[in-house]
Amino acid sequence: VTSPQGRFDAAALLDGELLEDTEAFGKHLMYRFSGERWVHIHLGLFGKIRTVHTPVDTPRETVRLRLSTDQWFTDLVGAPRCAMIGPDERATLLERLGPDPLRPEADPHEAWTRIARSRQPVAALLMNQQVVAGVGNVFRAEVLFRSGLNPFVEGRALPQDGWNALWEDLRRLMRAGVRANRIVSTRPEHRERRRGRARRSDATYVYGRTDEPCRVCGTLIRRTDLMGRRLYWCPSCQ
DNA sequence: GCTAAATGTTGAT
DNA sequence: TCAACCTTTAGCT
Repeated sequence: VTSPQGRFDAAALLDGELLEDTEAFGKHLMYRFSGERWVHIHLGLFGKIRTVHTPVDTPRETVRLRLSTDQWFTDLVGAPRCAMIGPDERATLLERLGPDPLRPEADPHEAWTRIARSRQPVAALLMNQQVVAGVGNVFRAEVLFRSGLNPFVEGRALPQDGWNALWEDLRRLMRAGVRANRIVSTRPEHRERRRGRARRSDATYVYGRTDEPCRVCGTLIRRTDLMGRRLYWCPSCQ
């Protein structure tokens, strides 16, 4: 365990210790080391983890954390959070997170109790990590489109079966994302194809498609700012 | 070579 | 509601 950039203080403490497990809760990633010690990582907007097989290269100056063995090394760059924590800090962190659709034990009803009494728009609730953990701007936009939901509907106006369907689709989309290592929201019949090759821009229905025609109805996709984040939607389908 | 933008969160106002 | 923060890259000149 090293910190070429020098800003991960605990590197010396963990160097040579056993890495026992890795975990993810929503967007929070953890390396568990022996002795109830975790490295807590949040990638924020532009953090990246790159794992490479040896031969080891010289790390860039910006590498906050490097883990290396004889066979491989992995570099963390650009993350706003990378710190060693103990069981108490970890527990506090997890208490503040809503259910994560990727975790088998997650209970969507926990989210529902908050949604059902909120006057916030469902688009804002989906991005709130205390309500649902792991959903970001792309999944929010796409899952709302796929459910045909207006993003501005208040949480308390959302029917419970509507929420359950949304949750199931989130699980499906997020699991597919893990499998493919990228987000693909469009169903095959809605992907434009050129010479049989899928294009990168085929992956979403609404995210990043401002003023482009909706893949389903042709209406121009709209974009607005909601609580400091860009929100995309089809005013006709949703 | 410069600037803006990007799948996010926090803390101050 | 807004700025600050972390870094890289695309799109300009």
